Amino acid sequence: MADIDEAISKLMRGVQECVTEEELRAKLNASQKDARPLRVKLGIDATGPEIHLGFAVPLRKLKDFQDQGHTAVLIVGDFTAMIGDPSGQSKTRPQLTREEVEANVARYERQLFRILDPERTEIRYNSEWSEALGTRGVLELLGKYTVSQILQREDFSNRLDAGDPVFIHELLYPIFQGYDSVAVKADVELGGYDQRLNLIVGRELQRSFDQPAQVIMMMPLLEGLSGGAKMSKSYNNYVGIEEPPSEMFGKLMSIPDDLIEQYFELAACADEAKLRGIRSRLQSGENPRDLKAEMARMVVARYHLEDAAREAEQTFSRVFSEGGVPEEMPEIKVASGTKLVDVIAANDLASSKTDARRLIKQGAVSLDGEKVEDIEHTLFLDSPVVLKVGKRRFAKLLTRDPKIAL
RNA sequence: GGGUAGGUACCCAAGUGGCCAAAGGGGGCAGACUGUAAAUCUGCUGGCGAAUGCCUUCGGGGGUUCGAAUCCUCCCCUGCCCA
Repeated sequence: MADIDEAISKLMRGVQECVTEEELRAKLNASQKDARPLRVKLGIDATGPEIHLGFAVPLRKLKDFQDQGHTAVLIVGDFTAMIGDPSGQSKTRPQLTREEVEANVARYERQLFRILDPERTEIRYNSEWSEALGTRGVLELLGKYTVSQILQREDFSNRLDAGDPVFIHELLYPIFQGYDSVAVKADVELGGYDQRLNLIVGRELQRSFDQPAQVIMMMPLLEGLSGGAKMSKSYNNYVGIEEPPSEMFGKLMSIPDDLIEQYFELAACADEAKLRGIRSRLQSGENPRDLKAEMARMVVARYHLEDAAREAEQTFSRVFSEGGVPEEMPEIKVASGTKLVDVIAANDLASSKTDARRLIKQGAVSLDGEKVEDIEHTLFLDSPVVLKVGKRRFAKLLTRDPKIAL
């Protein structure tokens, strides 16, 4: 049974909490004996089309299971997305339309398979069984859980205490998510630590449907780029796994120093030895910037190529440390006589012309390194010019009309 | 069903007839400083305009008034208490 021990230690690596390890062992044993892969569930809330580094944490754990021959069962929460997961939320989430959910799901798969093995992956939509429940089925399901069980959740009770509205459909979210486990007969369910109650509901519902309860494994939450809150689309503090290398690198460099270790562990997947090294280097007073760069390089290399990571780093140091410009940037063709503010606003370098004027007034706009002072600045280009707006937004301006006499 | 307190910009929140595009805080953006970060300081933070200016915005619709976030009226929504 030595290989089971090894399997477990691999699977338990980086897990914040597992309920329970003994059950996991039993399931692994049974799986081996009957040559039946475990069904490992992970839910996706398709409220946005992008997978970010935070969600990649449980996804990678799922891959660990796949590597041992088990089946990944991904639940696209197209039904529950219409409720909106209230986990950790301080307010009611907007409900998505069917069309929005479908559009998001379409973009998901390609991203998933950057991490997962498609051969051992099953993707299911929870509308498949949730909608089939019917009113009668829903009532039966709801009869298995009590209000106070659900209200144990801190986010609900906080909102209640604060006098904020909590809608009934929100209370049902954990139950529907738990029912997914019943529907797909999950052996194991993964999730972030904030999913704890939802995962436990799954266990209990399976029991009441006379199924063996799933083992649940919770992964630590990766903090967002500015620290504090967890990485999440709704806080816009995330790095998408499909972002271009230099974008990724830049975002990763902007994290506060005290997240360095966490990012090494959860985003760059450094092993224990590496982490020890990082800790001692931090203590020894090594410039945290260099450690961050190392972390960023590791992360970029994970989702792109090694070369791309190196290149991203070079671009970064050229742009920031040396005040230079990146090698590649979007090109914008402008006709002579166009106002600079129009160019800025029309190309998303600022949110409006008024905003563009504000930026110019603040000295945030330059052309080929020359600060622009005049908010009325009009462009007459005879050669390409590099436009810089703020710290990180660049564009190359080209003439639209081939020859313009001065 | 009755009572009562509310609905203000990205969020919280002040404002109860003109001085309100709307205090303050948070967040965000920009500048300085740095290590690119944090902290700190400064500025900006509805849109269009070069600008005196104009347009849109205080839950929604009507109305009163020279003038409404503020008053009246109807409607919608939320909290709390009672039933």
